[in-house]
Amino acid sequence: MPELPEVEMICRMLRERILNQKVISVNVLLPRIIREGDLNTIVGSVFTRVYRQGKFICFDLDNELKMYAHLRMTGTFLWQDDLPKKPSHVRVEIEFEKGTLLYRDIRTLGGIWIAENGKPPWKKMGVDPFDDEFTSERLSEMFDKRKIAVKQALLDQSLIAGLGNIYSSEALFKANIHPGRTAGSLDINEITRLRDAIKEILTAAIEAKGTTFRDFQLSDGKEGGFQDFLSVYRKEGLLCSRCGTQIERIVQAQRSTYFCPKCQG
DNA sequence: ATATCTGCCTGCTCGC
DNA sequence: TGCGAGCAGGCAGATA
Repeated sequence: MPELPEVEMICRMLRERILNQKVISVNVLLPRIIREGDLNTIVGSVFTRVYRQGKFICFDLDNELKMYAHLRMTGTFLWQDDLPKKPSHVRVEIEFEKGTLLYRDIRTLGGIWIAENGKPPWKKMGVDPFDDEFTSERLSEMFDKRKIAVKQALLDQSLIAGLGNIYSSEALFKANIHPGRTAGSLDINEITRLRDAIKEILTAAIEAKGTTFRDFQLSDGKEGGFQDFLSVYRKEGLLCSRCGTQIERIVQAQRSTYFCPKCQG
């Protein structure tokens, strides 16, 4: 499940592969992946910039068009020439002058938007954890009086952009905060710990080229390495690396949360 | 305004 | 061996 580090890795690959190249042709194998606009309209355009907004990938073209992509659970971009053979579940192909970009998505929850007016597909984008604005003061304002669990607050993309289920659990463990605490109940010391933990976890995950759990793979088909450094995610019943207590799993908002009941008590 | 619930999707794992 | 149930979960949209 691509979260900020995985999306960041894909952005870096895309910059290496498709910048300043003209689109020769497109092939939409599954039409509903194109959520808005017509992919054919990008033929002949040159991609001039690729960047990330939360978990969205944003593409600037050399005209009025903008393209956006969200990978959701199982989406990814692959550079065909880097692969030994063509993968399954390819939903969209974009042929460039120097090769072909594949959009692969097993569960087809992801999507691509072509915006003629440049308008992004998201409603409200929260602060990016690597932005200077991501301070403990800002986090404190976001959480103030909020009654939702802090784990759920971390997943709210209109507050903080880029965290998903894996890194939310990991950050709370690193900050020694119980995931069930209400967001509004955290004091400034806890908020500062959490803010620092989020940045540290995401930085380490990017260094390890992301977490591969089931589906995620890098542009060349290789796997990320951060799954080897996870402390709690998917480790129910295993012993906490810090204190030896069994890791527990709870369900919050229909999603699994993993934590150490002693360290995060 | 905030909080909660549902539907979207496919592949894998588990129990019978 | 086959098969259905349960699960993985990000997000939009609906509802409370």
